Amino acid sequence: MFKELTDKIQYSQIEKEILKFWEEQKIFEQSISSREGKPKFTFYEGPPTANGRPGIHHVMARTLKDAICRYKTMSGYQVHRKAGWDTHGLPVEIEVEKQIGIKHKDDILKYGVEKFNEECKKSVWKYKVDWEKMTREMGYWVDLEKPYVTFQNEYIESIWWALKKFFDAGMIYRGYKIQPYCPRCETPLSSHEVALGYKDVKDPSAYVKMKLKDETNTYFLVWTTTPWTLISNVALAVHPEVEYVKVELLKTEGEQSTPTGEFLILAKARLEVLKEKYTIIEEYKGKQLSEKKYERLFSYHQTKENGWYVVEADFVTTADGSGIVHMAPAYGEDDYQVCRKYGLPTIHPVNKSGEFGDDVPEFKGKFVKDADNDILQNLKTRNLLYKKEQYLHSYPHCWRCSSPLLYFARDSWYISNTKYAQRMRELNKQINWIPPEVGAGRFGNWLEENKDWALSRDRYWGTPLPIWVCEKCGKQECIGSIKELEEKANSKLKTENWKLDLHKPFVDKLTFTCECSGTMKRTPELIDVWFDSGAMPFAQWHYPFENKEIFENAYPADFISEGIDQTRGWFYTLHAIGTFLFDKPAYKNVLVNELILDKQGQKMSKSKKNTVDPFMLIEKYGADATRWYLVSNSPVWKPTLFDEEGIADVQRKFFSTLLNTYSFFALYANIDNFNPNEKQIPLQERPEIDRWILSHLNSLIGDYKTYMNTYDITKATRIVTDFTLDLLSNWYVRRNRRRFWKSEKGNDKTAAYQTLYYCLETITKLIAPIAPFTSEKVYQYLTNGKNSVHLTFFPEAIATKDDFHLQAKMDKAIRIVSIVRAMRMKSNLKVRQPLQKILVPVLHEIEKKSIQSMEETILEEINVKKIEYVSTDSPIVSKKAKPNFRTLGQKYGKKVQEIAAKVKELTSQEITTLQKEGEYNIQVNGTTYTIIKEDIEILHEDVKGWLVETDGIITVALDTTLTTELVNEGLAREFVNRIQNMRKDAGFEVTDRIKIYYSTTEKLTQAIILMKEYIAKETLASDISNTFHSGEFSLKEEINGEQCEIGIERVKI
RNA sequence: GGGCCUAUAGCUCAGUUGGUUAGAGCGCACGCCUGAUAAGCGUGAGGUCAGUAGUUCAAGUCUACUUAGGCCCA
Repeated sequence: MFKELTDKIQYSQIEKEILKFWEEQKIFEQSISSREGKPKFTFYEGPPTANGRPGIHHVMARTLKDAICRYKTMSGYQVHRKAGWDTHGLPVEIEVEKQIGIKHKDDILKYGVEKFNEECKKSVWKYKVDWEKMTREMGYWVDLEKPYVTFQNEYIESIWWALKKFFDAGMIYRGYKIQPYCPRCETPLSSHEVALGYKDVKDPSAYVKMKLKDETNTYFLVWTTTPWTLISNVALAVHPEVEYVKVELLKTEGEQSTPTGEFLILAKARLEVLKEKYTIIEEYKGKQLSEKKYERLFSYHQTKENGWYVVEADFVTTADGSGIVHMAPAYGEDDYQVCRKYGLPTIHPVNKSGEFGDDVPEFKGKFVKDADNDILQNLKTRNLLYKKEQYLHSYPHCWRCSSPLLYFARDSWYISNTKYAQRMRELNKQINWIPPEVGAGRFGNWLEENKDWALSRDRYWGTPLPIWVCEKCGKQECIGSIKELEEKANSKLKTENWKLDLHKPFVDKLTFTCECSGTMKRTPELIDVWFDSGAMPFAQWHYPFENKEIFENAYPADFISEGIDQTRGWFYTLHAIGTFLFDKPAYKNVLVNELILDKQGQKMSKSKKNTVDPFMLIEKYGADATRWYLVSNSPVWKPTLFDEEGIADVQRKFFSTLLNTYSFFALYANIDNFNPNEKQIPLQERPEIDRWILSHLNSLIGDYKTYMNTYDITKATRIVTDFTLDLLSNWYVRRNRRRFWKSEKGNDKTAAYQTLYYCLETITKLIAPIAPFTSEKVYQYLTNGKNSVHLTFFPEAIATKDDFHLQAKMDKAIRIVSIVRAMRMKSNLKVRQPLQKILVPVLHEIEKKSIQSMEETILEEINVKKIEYVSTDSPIVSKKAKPNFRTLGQKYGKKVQEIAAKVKELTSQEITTLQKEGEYNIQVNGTTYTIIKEDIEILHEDVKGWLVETDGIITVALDTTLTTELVNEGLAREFVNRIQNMRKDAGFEVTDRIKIYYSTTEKLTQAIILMKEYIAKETLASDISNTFHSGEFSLKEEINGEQCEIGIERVKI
């Protein structure tokens, strides 16, 4: 028996049942174990942080991951899926700070790092329950039992192993990182915090003169909005390709301008900043200025390194300033990077409160911003200030105390990514990015501008940087495993009662003796959490300490998928670490999904209160509808405008149509005891319409796989939807209802069942990756059992020779039907009123045959008795030719318009000649052109004496004559229609036999008597009596204007 | 300031290598059908394909610029 769906479908209820089934039967586990020995498809799960509530965008990302993994499983791959959790980092610390009421970072020391980290460890799991609930309810299959967790000792140990590799290769060094810093709170701010506090402020904008060493009375004109950084100036930067000029300033008195003998150098495009007249003396490209020396403005500091010369930098622009940029590497990221490249010194005379220190006696104790004017005054007295203005710009302020932030150099550890950036770029070319522009554009660009990775963080909760530094001689040593650490720090371990925890503060207690007899202590920093997640390919397996083989067989990943925000995050760190350690990309295919915006296209945020709760959606519409909506609505790599209505639509249109189709099948399959396992009727013995739908189904399977193989899930869902709604439900099922409900059995009926069954079964499989629940349910209904669709394999697409012709034929039939419907509409002739015939002009015998083979379908659909054909050569058909620009344009180029105009004017007769002879000569402006068959398309416009309609390709003429017979038949149909409605209203079974009693006008009575046999057959009536009797159910009706009283009752057999 | 993406019906989206009537769904109006029925079908209204210039016999499609929006970076 097939389960009949009688009640309204409760999608979320079905999903709960399926979840139970999956868990009891361990279907997920089986979907992996049943593929043992099959080729592997490797997937990496990007670890989410479980200290935030999951949102709708997580459902999106996880749907994509799940869909691809399920698809590959059903395609015969073995797909392991290990869950992961990202557990370290600042967000966790901030959450805990809030929780225990800490305002300053230093308070953590007072609170106790051990206690604090203990809290962090707990806090990480704050929303774990929500995450697991979401993962489960949305049907995301991933192994939550054995996840990798970044705070585990084993995970950290693998990271240490990797860091040691970097360290031993000389890829880790100490440098400065320029960070936004609040001098009042005395703490650096994260970029997220900086974004909170931009304000428009006025700052001094000064043009300063810096004297060239080798040229007399010649100065570089330099612009700055932070005069206090001039004390730390070490170089000037120019753009190598920008035009610069040397000008002599002129003194103007009245009309007279005289040279002053003072020369300035600046960008040609910025000459407008000069306040007096000038003469251009010399022009050069920026690169010609390179390495020219100039005199220092301030000489408070002695340095080992050389400085104070011109360097080249691409970031210099001529949008404002003078085109010459002053470099203070301690106070600007760009400055720092460039200066590092040139080996320039770093001068940092400012203390942690933002005041100048002892080494700058003149401004000692002054807050740097307050010193701006003093410094400019100093320069002015030395005649080194060219001019001073006010400059309005947007500048970051502390979101807590609104002090202006300073950009400060802080000690930091770096990884020298730039040393192998070229290799990263090469390997990137091997990665298949979906969409490609993210890989070539956003990611490629990032790699082009690659900078060294600032690895360290001055925080508490994270993976400690495993570098120990000797207090005495400064020697650095990197520890690459727990064993190594324990051996080194052996004596200490025993006394400290060491419990294995690689976090602060425990690791910091472990010290050991240097070769020089000094004490080696760990450098206090942690590493960037992005290194944690980027290390997951090997760290999730505790490689190389364990699972060597597993890791080696699972690198690189075949597939990863995350949001676009991961481009410079996880996608980058995976690539950077993978390239260095294994000289391979970490992933072969990466599917990037864009943001989910609200209905208005606004970004979703908690503050705007426009977020959507995924749990509510799943409960209300079911996970499947939500998943299907998210991937089918718009390509996943474009921003999705989220509209809840859309989910309701998907459910109503797609899912209920599919279930409705199944439900139709089940109803009749049960009546007929259809057994799907009985012998299949050979394809060539099935009716044309069966072969037609199966041929479409085959195309669908092939296209679906093509799309899924190229990760275009959106297109895959769309073609499945189109097939299910338009072809299967609205045409195949509708057209074939009669075959299912007719009482006699036989090959035709069996073929119908087998065809529909196969369509349903196949669709069920195709939707399984995206709609795993509904798919599972329908599959179980169909197979009447406890098998899971997720353990099955996709069917092969087998194209047959006549596929194309079949599809084209049916397409033509559907066109004819729709033309006739339009004509009936216009002539006010109901479909229930039978008509005598239609006339179709055909080009040749082949076209005629092809329509003839569809005749039955067409006639039934439009309720017409027969189709007649007329040759287009017949004088009653008038023809028009439509020029084919594709062929004509190629042949005649510019002449095409004139020729086309002539072609449109061709008469029926001329076209007939062309058709017969294969070519026809036309004259245009005295030139003869030969038009061949391919150059035109023939349209039939009219058939003399008939009601005619055309859609441009097919023309149909309709005979609207109504004979008495036709009218009677029409009345009988109306009568049948009323009886059928009554049967249903009375609640009779589809198979019940009935008796009909009626009384009506003479006209209708005649019609009923004449059509008695037909009526009886249609309504399963054993008797039709023209004396009224109310029976079990009765009513009064008007049928085409005739009053009528009808009663029906069931007959007991 | 730089990079990438987007702009087609009231809304959400299709639109193949350029080819002459730019499509679908939803919504709206009207009608139809009905033993799949809390479905279904048809017809209609609704488009300067963001703008400008160019390439071409021919541009929604290719190029440049402009405008607006989005994301990322500075």
